Amino acid sequence: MPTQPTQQRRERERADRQSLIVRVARELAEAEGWEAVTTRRLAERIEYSQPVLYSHFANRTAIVTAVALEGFGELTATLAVARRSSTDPATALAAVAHAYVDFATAGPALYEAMFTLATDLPFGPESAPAPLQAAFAELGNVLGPLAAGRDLVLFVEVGWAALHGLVTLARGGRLDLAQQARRVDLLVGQLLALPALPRP
Amino acid sequence: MPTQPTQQRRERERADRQSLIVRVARELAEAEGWEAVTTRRLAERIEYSQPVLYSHFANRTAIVTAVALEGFGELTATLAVARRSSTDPATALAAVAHAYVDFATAGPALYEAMFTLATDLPFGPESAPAPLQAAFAELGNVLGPLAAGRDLVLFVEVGWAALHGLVTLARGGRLDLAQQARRVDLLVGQLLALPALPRP
DNA sequence: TCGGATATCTAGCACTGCTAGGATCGGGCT
DNA sequence: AGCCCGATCCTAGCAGTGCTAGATATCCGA
Repeated sequence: MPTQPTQQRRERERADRQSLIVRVARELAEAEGWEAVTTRRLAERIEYSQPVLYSHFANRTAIVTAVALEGFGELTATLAVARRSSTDPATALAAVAHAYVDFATAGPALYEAMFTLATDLPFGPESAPAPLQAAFAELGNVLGPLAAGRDLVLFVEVGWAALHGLVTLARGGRLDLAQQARRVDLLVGQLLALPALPRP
Repeated sequence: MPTQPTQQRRERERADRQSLIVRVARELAEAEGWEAVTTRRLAERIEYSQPVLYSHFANRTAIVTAVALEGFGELTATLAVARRSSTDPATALAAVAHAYVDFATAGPALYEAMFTLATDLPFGPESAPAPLQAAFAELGNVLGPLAAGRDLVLFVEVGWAALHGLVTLARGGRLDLAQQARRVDLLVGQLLALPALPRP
């Protein structure tokens, strides 16, 4: 038997409302910080009552996670564009590194949702959701040609961590934002350098 | 006129109680996480009522900040010991890097207070409190001999950020802890390598 | 022993995430 | 056409949060 058209309409409206919740949560977080994204304020902005939120998401954290997942998709796309901006591996790395930091700076709340909050996302190489694995793979794509004998996974992780550290320290006011581009350049230079021979 | 002995005793008791608050807050955070450090639980453990906390600290954040300041002192001492473990700059750097990561892993809540929470601490090169500047200077001490023409401040900041990134990603489950030592070794190798010539 | 300052607690406010129970509304069947 | 049932939604409330005003107790010095 075919699905009823009214049921189709309801499901569509439901999906619309779900994405509305995610969009409003993200906007509110970007405007006033995640601590301002309370279930009451969120409910008010979507013009529904609080319990409606819980018919879409298990809890507040699940909403943050939904925003984070959106972010992983966008980050992957952004990094892919930067990587393809040059065929020279070194130049491509520089472009990707700057793109990563710029992405985090442009949407601090989004980046926070992805990497600081939303700790319920599985991060293992097997269990992580696809958008997250894709973002990580994009870093591997640009660092792979430069690994030069180093363990690629570890190399990617260290490069990622360095970028992540620059981002988080800058966001908390620990680092002066004006110098951030120079730091990225310095980091890229270090990643391009051939590793010193391991000491015996 | 000399200060009254009873007044001296009271001030001493007050100071004792203040350090008791900080110690209990730290223990509770390390045992159950910072979100479990509520003013009620804290008051209960020190066997006083809630308002007593506010006669010592302006708000909850100030308590976190006090714990963080303790941490900066301890981190500085830990890094100094590691740095003096070898006269070879490269070996000293490796020792300091591992000491940094081990410090964060041993006391995750303490590290979190220092670098993730407690955002009310001024971090500028002038305004930052002394223990914080000392910790930063310790990194400069070990990286200075290796700067080799690079901007020392930027070099230190990038090295610090890389370590900080490894720590925070590992704490959130983003990185496998078992490989952390190898990542630190890889990072140290990259920091020791001479930088590639800047592209024209 | 008493007065007064000092120290402390009780009770409460406005807010948080989350949920149980009742009201309301609309579609499908007789 | 009329009814009924199921889905949808909201009101009201719970336990907990950071923080504070006002009342209470305590202790010291005269």
